[in-house]
Amino acid sequence: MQQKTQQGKLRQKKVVDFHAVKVACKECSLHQLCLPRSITGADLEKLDDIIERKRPLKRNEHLFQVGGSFNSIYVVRSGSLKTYSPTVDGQEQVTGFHLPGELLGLDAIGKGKHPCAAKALETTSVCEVPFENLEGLSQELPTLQHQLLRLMSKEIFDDQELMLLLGKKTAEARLSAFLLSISLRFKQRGFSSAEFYLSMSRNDIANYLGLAVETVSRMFTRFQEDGLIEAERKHIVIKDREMMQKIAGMNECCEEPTDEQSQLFV
Amino acid sequence: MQQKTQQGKLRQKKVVDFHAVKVACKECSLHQLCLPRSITGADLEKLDDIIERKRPLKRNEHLFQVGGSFNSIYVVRSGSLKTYSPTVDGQEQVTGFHLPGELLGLDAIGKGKHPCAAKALETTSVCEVPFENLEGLSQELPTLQHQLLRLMSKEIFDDQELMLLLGKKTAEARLSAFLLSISLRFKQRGFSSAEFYLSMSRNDIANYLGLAVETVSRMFTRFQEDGLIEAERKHIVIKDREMMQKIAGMNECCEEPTDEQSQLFV
DNA sequence: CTAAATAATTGATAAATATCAATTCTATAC
DNA sequence: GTATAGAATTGATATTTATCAATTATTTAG
Repeated sequence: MQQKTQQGKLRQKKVVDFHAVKVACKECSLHQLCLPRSITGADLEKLDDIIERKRPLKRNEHLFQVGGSFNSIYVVRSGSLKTYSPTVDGQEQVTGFHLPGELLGLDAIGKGKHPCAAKALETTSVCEVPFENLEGLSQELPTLQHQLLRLMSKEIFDDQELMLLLGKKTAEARLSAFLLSISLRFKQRGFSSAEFYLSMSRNDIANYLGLAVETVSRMFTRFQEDGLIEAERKHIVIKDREMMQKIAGMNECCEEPTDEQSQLFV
Repeated sequence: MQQKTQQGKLRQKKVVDFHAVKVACKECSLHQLCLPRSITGADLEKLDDIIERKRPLKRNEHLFQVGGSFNSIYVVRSGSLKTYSPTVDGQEQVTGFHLPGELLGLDAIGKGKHPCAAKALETTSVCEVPFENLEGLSQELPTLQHQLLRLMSKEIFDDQELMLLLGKKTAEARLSAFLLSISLRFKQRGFSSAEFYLSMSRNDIANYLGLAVETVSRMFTRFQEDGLIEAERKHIVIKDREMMQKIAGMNECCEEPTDEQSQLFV
């Protein structure tokens, strides 16, 4: 028990790679998931020039607040964040979790204001990409424009996947699909897809999935009893992925892309 | 009763404006909602040149199918469509409704394939915008690139609004928010926001909102009993918008934009 | 215009999830 | 290290919504 907690702490430390903060796009391990994809040489340096690397955020620090004016989009380098919106009844509604390589702020371009707030779930570093500069550079570099449009399209696609989830399913389907989604995203970033640490609380998960915390907790318990997962607090091991996919009621869209698919059509 | 049905039919006819089908972007009433926004003169003609106006779709005809290869994005000129995805259990899950001025296909850019199908809910005409040409032209015209990014951002924003809805609320909150959303979208297109016809079935609404048809039907009945709406089949009159907003648990993001806001930052 | 098919409504019951309450576990501050 | 606050779990109950079944209304096809 004590040991597992130790593991958790060790891993949290490993995630924060302060050396990486100053690394150029060229060297960045997220290169393939990020805007620089398919840009090279002098063009890559132009992009590199407009990107600002901010000091890491501590846990619970905000990257931006609701209603804050939109100037930049952000890419997570390490750590993770949640985005959330206030609701009338003074509650907050979690709208997303953001892992390394994922973008934040794309929903703010239209109105010029952030419709949601972003808060770090752990020590987290991000790259800031001033949007005006990015637009300007995209004007010069067709492949950058294309990649930007692709990433925005992916965001739309991912949101619709989630809508499928929230719209229809039972509590167990929602949680199962959530865990598989996190697993897949870790895998795409070069981490294990079978074993990982959740940086968000059960409360955040419940809120995100539109369930009560108690229900989420009970589902974790049930999944363990049924041998689908091992869960020790935030440490999760996927034991029976196939069954979880069945429970999640997944269609082929949600499954892991083959190498072919993941290359897309750059 | 007979009369109301008549009204319904008349309105359906009015929506289909065959003359409009050949009209250039310059003349199109959706100009301000669409890609041509903030483009004029020779540039507008360039855009106009790449846009194809397709023959109107009949009710239940498909604009594109799931898995179909992505070549173009589409703008609804008149009529309406639903998009939907197949689920494992052979059902379909409705992912969106698309009214005049709204775009379809943005979720397909990333993978190059349509993750959902689009089917006309009534006689419907669309503009087809070949995506390669649009990308090329956006490369030339900064304001077009900007508008394209804005529209994609709006799509992301709208999807997240819906997620807020599906994630948390009760059946009555969902239906109320749905009706208010449709109302607002009609208003933005110059139609009445207090009285309109729903082109989709109760089944589609229920599916979209993640509820059983029976539940939706009961909610319509309850809303009428409580004097919130008048509903005669597909004909809806909003009687107490304020109360509906309360029930929907809306935050300021969902409300009608002021003139200021609706100008955005073009 | 009539018959058949489809869509919508209504009622009764079952199932799922939220809520309330209490307890245990974990992390944090001193 | 201990005390305290916060997070997670578990149980009992209430509420909501889905499901099943039947009826009515509307649209479509001939």
